[in-house]
Amino acid sequence: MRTSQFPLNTVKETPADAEIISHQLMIRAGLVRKLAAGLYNWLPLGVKVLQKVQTIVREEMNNAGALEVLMPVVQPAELWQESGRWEQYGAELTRLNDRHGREFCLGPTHEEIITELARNEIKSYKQLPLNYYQIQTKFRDEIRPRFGIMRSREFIMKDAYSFHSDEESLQQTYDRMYLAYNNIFNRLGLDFRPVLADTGSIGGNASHEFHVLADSGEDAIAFSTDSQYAANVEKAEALAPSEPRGEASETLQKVSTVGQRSIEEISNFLNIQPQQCLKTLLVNGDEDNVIALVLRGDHQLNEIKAEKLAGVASPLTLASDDDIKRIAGCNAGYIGPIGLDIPMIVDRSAAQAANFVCGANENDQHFTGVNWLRDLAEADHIADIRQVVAGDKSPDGQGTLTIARGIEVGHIFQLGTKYSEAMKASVLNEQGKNQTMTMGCYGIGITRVIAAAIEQHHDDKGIIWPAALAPFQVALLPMNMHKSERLKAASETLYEQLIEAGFEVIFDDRKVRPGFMFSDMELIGIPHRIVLGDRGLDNGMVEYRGRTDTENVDIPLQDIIQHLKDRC
RNA sequence: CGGGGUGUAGCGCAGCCUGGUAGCGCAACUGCUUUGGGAGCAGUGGGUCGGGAGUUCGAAUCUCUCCACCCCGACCA
Repeated sequence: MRTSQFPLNTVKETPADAEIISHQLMIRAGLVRKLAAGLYNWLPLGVKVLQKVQTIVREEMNNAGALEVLMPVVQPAELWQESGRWEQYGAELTRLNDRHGREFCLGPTHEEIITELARNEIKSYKQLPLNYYQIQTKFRDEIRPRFGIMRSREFIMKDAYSFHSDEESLQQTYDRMYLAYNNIFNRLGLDFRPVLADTGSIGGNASHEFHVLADSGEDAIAFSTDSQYAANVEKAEALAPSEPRGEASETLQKVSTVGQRSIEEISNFLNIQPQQCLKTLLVNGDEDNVIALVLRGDHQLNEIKAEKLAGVASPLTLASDDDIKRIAGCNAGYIGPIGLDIPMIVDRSAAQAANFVCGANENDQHFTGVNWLRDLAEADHIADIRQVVAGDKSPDGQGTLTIARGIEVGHIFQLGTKYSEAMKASVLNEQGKNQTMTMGCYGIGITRVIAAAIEQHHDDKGIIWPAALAPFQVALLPMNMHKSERLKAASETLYEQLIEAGFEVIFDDRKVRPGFMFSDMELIGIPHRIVLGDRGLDNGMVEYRGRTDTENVDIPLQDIIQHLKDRC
């Protein structure tokens, strides 16, 4: 492609409404343009990247035995009524009527449609298993679309649905999809983790989310240094400390801590580590009472874990200041477990603490050298209520946990019979009896993958495409070609040769200054750059520079194609 | 939906408080010069100041109202 025929539409200034780096770069590099909230036009350069992703996904899905289908975006209400989701789904499901007043919706997903298709097309167990997939536009009227392509209302998704006569077959396909997803994200050149996911209300046996690791990710993920264990931080279990509790060597003392309220202030004031403190949080119980939660000073409460415990109100809410004063006799900041006469849930780590510091239930007073059993009753309700932190033991007993942020780009799920039962999708089994099919579903956010890739691969100059995603592999930049016939001839020849050799080349034949070309090509993230200049041609040389290189390398003109082949 | 904020040229912004000729930078277009890291000079075009209503002799500016968009919370690929 020539830039004279393939406009790059780059912009120098960062758009004001783009918050995260991928959104800014996708607009600056001319991949997308916003049409309305959560709706984007894809420009030619963006479409090239989209197609790269789609091609890889298609190849791996086909390799895994899945069959491509294509289902409508507009879906009849009847099917959603059959599955019960017409009522369940809220405003996120966009509903509309046709000219006859019949009800339809814009598909946020396609379980209903595929189940309808399968129950008509699949009659016998002999046809199973079967795995259908499509690459199709979805529409979800998100409460708050944000982060550009990352969470838009309209987006492109690869969704697959498998049908089986038994659980074993489902597990086989699930495992195959798990592998295919690993292949896909590996080929895309992304640093990712398959993460154990909650099967939630839909049920089923297993579910994994695939997360691309990036600091801007919306989810925090804990994974083991030594094993395959990985889970959303919200779900990751914090094990009890393995080492025994320390000796009660210090004596109990009440100390004045005027004005020192937070754990940070207390530990600075007393010159101790935060983990030597215990903090006591008062939360509302589920029957108009108040419950104390005790955690180590360096740990954070995991609200999701806490609100699942019996007695704790869900959703979790903190006790009011009035209740705190009435029950503890002091302000928040000086609450402690000693002498508190309400139900108390103690975190596993806090229960192992010895010689700790805690509030004295008296303003401006703390206890030091506190020990369970000696100074207050041994905790009778110990539970896991904290957020895991980096360095914790992995719940599977192997290695320690590392915490990273992730962007969910894929999700595989054993659905079971939720839809097939509601919609009566059955086959005849070997006994000639009707049998409900078991289902799995497998999604990849195609458009989100692109944003995630940019979040993970960029620098201050722009995008750094992984090889598989780059819209062009090679940028061919002649310096002031319009002034030199010799340079023009050499550039045109090399351009032809590169195409002949199978490279996707962007040939910058614009009459612009060199710096302009460099900046554009770096912004749009082309992995390999060849610069041709009169100076180099005198010696039969061209310059090569990879996108992340800091130095140019002179390469003889006749060797450049081989040089590129070695690097691609 | 709750809370906060912004709408002025394609993009980024000033002007608004204190009403009186609509501005700056970038981009675009023309010409000349320049040409190895987003050039310089000169010139040109481009605006119902988000929409509507009101106050006023006069509204980008004050008032009311509607709309759009962005940010923080509950959802998800």
